[in-house]
Amino acid sequence: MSGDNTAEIVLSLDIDDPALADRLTALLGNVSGIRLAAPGEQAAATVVARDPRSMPEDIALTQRELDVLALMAEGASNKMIARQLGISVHTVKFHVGSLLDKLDATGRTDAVAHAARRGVIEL
Amino acid sequence: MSGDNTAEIVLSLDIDDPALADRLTALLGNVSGIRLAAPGEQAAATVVARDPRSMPEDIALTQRELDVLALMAEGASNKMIARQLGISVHTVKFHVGSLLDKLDATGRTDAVAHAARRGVIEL
DNA sequence: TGCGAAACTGGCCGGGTGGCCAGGACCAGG
DNA sequence: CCTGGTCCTGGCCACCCGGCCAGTTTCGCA
Repeated sequence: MSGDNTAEIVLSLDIDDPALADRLTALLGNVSGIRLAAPGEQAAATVVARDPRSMPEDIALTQRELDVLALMAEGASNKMIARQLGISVHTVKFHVGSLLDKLDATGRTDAVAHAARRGVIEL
Repeated sequence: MSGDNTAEIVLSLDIDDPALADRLTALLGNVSGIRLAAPGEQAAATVVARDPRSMPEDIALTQRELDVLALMAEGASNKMIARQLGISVHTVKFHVGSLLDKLDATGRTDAVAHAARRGVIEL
């Protein structure tokens, strides 16, 4: 190990809500063993809280659409997706079409990006 | 406000390193005003620390490749990228080809996914 | 019992994509 | 001076993609 195991753990904050950020700063600042990171300092861990108001609701995707979406995110072609799921290429295109609709995407790349942004899939 | 401002802040942990997770659990568990989330419980904030060993180094992309990559992530076609950057479609395909190489991707969708995973771009 | 939603399949086709070939211009370093 | 890297362009071509048309089955719900 390179670090003394009694060393302080450096934490950085990444909080949208200013009030919550203040409270956490005050609370964590007094904990021995923990130190808040200076601006730009490399931290061992980060406390994050994204504003929940910015994701109104998740989109209603069918199970099959989620299957197709997951494989799309892996870079699979329609043919590969078809083989993987044991269905025809036409059916894959059908589901991809629905996905493009529901995600307002202009193509599969855009669809994956939108889905990732909305937390529908994890990259 | 809907919450009492003296209420405990619920924190969840998402730490790769088991040793660090243990230390944080011990330290944060004794802080009044903060409570650690039960498994599956909705938390006000999350403490994250991704394993740094899993990202050895970032990939060397040229400026032009980054330009193309950013537009790809927006779902732009080669033609749209060409117009946007004021270059020919052939040149765009050239850069896309380099991107596929450097990111070990099999297609533009895969390239965007890989780039996002490695933090090269932000979705 | 009918009716819609979801899943699945087919054909067709214009345009997009990616791989291959070839070339030229510019600039820093050996 | 010559080599190598980056950026740029062109043509060619097989394949893929997405949108359009059409149809089937199965399921739950009214």
